Amino acid sequence: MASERDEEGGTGTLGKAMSVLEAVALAERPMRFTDVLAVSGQPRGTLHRQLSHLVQEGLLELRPDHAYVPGLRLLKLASASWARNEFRAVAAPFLEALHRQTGETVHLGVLRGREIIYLDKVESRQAVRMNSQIGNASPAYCTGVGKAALAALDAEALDALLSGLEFRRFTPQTITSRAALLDELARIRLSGIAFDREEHEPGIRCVAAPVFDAGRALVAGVSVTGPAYRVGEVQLDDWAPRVRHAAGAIMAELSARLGPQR
Amino acid sequence: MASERDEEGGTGTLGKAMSVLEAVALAERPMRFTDVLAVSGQPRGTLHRQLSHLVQEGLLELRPDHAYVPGLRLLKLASASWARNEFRAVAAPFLEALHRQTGETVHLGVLRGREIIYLDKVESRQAVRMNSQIGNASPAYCTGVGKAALAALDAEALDALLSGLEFRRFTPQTITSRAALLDELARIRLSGIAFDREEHEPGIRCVAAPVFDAGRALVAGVSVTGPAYRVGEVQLDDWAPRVRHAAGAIMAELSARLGPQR
DNA sequence: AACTCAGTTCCAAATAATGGAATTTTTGGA
DNA sequence: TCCAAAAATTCCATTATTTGGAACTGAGTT
Repeated sequence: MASERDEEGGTGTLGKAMSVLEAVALAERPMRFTDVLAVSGQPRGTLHRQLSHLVQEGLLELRPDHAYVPGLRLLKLASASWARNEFRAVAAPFLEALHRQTGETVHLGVLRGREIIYLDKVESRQAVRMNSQIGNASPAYCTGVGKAALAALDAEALDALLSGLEFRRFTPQTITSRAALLDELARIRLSGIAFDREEHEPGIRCVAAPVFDAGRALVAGVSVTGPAYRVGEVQLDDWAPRVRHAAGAIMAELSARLGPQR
Repeated sequence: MASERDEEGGTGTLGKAMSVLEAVALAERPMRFTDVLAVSGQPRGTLHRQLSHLVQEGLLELRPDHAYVPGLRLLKLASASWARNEFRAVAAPFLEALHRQTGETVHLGVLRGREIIYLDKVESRQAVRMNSQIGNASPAYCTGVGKAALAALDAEALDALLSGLEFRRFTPQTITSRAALLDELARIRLSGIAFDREEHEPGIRCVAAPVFDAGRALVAGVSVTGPAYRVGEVQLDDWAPRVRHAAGAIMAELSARLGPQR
């Protein structure tokens, strides 16, 4: 039994709570009770209690005007998550080197499901702040790091991810078919380099290379990104070897630092 | 009834899950099952299921060597929490102005219970990265922003916070008695300025001013911080009016931007 | 081979979550 | 200011999930 019931948001009570939390936290604007009710599809009473619990736990905040906004406890947890991420720590010096070599923005992103989550970013100008990009998620199929990461997956895992994937067209260049994506991934596997020529955001180009570690079940990517007016084909080709080299160096350091054994 | 039962980690299943999550996420080093068992005080079976759920939800990650580490979903949630925080957004330009005026590190922290949670930080040198400080929590009674925030509380709220508060001595200058803290808060209320002369970390001094908004139930503080060798009494006194001014400007902007009404 | 310790699975009993409907509060229009 | 409609909150018998002691597995040791 229960063949088609369990799909997402499934871990008993916790799963439901998290799915409500995410709905509220990732919404563009503050949501009131009824807004949440509409997207959550849960009965009034149930949802109300779930929200109350989330508020009591400090994961959400209930403003005086009845709007639910993300709570501060999330920040506390995330700073730990970021500061203690070993992969990020290992990669950091290589990202900085890559930034010095290119002068453009460098990203580190890991694959999580069909999304890329940005773990780190090195950028020149701009005041020092938690970058809004860090922690952000983008679809894997239309970003440089995303495609690089997908190319590092084995056939089985890739197939699982791709089944049922819906392609959304972000720009005229976005890849919107499974066949085209598979072609692109084959090309990336051969060259070890993924390009993003304004496929996700108009005016933004990037070069990326895969970083993976089977032993740690880690699939990620590094990239150098810049505005199209500054970054032409020549520039992309010039950066490609440097990005590939950085990716290789990170992988080498990973196995050296975190043990070639276990 | 239920007089001494409910205290912390109390919101049914969610509360227990969060308390386990926090124990793992805020630990210094990765914890294995038995380590968590020791601190959580829960039965084996129960804890095992809770951890499994947290892993399934992506809040924790279970490494191949059986160590639990914070998961990536936390980052995703936190970036939303940070990016969408209206108070932070309103204060940001004033923090930057304060940084330009002083050349030293500027903090914005809000009071949550007995702790100060740092919401933002502006700092000069140092590569651009999510600052480890953001999202960090420190005890309120021994930090500049913390004392400033406490001074903005009314007698009743302050009393509730102080009852049962344990003073930990971080440095020889740390305030370690309720009476001394109340004296200090009275002084802060008069002058509108809180100093931290190496009370929390040796070699670190700071000037802070309270930022609060009764309508929004917001109690916070802004500060300028620097190393003792560069920051003497003269410097502190010189910055004090600027910090107080920035705090005032933030409060004014708050009521202007987010509505003088509700 | 026997032992130990860490991790995992099992299942009847206990507990917390559910959800439909009633109640209270807020909103905004007359 | 008052009233009606909408939104938010509370209630509680039913139902589903969590609980936790104990038994099991398996890797590493003596």
